[in-house]
Amino acid sequence: MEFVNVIVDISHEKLDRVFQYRVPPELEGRIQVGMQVNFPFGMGNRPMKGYVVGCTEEPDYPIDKIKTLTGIVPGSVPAESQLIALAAWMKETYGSTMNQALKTVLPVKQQIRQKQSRRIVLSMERTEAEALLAEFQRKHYRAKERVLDALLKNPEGTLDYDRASKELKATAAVLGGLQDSGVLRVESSTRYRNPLAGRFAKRAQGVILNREQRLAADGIWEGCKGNGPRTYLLHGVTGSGKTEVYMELIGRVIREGKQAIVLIPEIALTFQTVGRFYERFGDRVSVMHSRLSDGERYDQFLRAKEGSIDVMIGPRSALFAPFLHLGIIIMDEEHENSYKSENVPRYHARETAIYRAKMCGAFVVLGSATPSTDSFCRARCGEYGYYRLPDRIGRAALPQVTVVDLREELRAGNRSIFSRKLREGIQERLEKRQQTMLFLNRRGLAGFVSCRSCGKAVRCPHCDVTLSLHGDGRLRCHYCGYEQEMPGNCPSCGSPYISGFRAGTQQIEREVYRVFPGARVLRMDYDTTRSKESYETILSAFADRQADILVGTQMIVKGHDFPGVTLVGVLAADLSLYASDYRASERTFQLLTQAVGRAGRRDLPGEAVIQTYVPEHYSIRMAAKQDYEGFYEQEMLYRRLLGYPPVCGMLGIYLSGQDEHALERQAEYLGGCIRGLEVPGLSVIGPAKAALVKKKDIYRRVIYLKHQSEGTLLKIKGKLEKMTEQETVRQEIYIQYDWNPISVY
DNA sequence: AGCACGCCGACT
DNA sequence: GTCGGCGTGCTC
Repeated sequence: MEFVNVIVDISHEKLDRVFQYRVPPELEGRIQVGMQVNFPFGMGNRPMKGYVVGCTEEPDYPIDKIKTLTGIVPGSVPAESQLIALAAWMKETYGSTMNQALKTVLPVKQQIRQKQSRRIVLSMERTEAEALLAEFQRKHYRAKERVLDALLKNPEGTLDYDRASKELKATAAVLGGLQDSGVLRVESSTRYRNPLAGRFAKRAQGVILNREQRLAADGIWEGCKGNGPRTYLLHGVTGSGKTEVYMELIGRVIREGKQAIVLIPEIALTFQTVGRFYERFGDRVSVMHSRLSDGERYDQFLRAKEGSIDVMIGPRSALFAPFLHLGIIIMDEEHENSYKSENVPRYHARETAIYRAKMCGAFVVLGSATPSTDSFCRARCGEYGYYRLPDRIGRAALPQVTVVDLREELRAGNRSIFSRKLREGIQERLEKRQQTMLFLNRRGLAGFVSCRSCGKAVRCPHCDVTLSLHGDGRLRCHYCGYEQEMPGNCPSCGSPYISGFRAGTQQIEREVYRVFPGARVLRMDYDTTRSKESYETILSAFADRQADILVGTQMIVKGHDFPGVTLVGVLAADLSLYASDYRASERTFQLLTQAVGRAGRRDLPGEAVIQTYVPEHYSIRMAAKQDYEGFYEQEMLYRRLLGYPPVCGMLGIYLSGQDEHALERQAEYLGGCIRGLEVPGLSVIGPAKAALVKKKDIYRRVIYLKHQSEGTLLKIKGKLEKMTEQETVRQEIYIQYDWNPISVY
């Protein structure tokens, strides 16, 4: 470790890259990634601070030009250094450049924006300033003249700092000079706002835990204080009171002077959820979510760094709250796919949370009613601690579930989207003035449009996915937005027998109105919740009983409680089974279990009807029984047989490029190289065309690797990264890595 | 961001 | 000629 890669502690695009320094002998062995160090920088060798992001033996910069570190910044371990070390780990594990990793971990852009919000204020009498302006004109101080002129033209005597430096080309030297001579002063606004302030009131604390909750909270706490595991799985059905356990643990962590991060899937992040934490912990709770403005988000980052926040709640990005003494990370609904990032680095918030906790001696609690197979497997083998909350608090049995075989319905001559059982159920609820939820695991209107003569579906010319028929009669691509009129004849064979195929939420809504005239229906899907607060609006309207039936996709089954709902109908349970990836069964089981769990709360008994073409499938059978362990055993048989995670580690290698032939060649070459490594126990799948062969006119290929040992796969990834560095740049081919992929590429 | 170097107008 | 502001480019 003779040289280190360092990023300079200045936020400016030109400096947003690594610089290499020599490690002096006296610091040999003491340097670690994430540390803050001193070094001479620039022509004047002015002393500068920065962070170590990596080490090398061979620098890629002329050795004679490399300078030497002057020292380690003593004592101070700023919160950023922890995050930078985390970024370095993410880069290694998930595959990305250091810059990409740093950008996901630190709010770089917001930092610049913050500085841009500075104002220049005239700090002398106008008459005096006018005299000075004349003097500048006479002396041909053109930059100073421009600034002062602009200041005087504004009746307030102020200027935006950013505009001054860009439009008026006023350099920092000019503005600094003017400030020193007392002409103006630079003011930066640093008023932080808490986005929650004023919305909730802090209430007296002290929730009394029931026996199971106390057992879990005490068990986790003692395990962490002793030699127990650092990660816990809290397995409890919806409504079993996991949140109270979280809050108890957070309370204890805060009493120790440490901080807490609470991760929640974006879709479940409602004001009710946050409100419960705010009522318990008061003003020292903050929230991060996508609706916050950049400024507000950066404010939260600074407040956390200053130590004026104890609890940060938010989706996966809240994981990077810059707490100095992080004590606990809670991850609610840990099985949710949204915890995996879709952008490079494709990190999983669960693994990243566990690593961050390990770095700073914190512990992790994962909560779910339907744990991911990954977490449950680790809990089984003792890597994670495990606690179960078995009962729904203060209420009765699980809903009564009926599985309806749609093939039978068809044989009986019922071609409607509602089975006889479901139709009767809805009718009964309408008469009793109770509510129904209809769940369709799909978005958009009618799915694909296909030809009954040749069987071909209408596809997007850019992305190679089927186009969706929307309410306005147009076909749209959900990836690139391409659209076209619904054709009268099949584009492949010219046959006129072409039509929409499967039902979407809009069609179901229409069908409900037709079959149940007078019923009040609300629809909730991707399209109706695009505008800002509409998600909340629809949910609260339904909660207020302003509608009898709620039709929707995934989002209606997550999180929310509707006391009036006594019937849940799953219209086509197998839709999610058709997804072409190894997690399809798991996802189906989770969705169905959640959907069924929505029925019958409080004193009213619930009922669920699951419609399917494959009633014998174990995901559907086990979900109907609400039997998690039964599902897990079945699923693990399949995973073991085929060597999928969590039994094996899996690495997706995604190649993309404009030139399909060059891409094909490169993919074959890379596949050959990997096979050539002859790693024992490694299975190489592909190269193959991606599920999405073409996206926005860029072609895509995939290779998948599976191996028992995750470490081996990481090593192979490292080798490939080095190997492909120059070659792919020349060929204009891009390679991404995906560790334990969740979605199909 | 901040520093140095080189350019060019202004003043002795 | 020289003084000093101003713009440009580079920083391991």
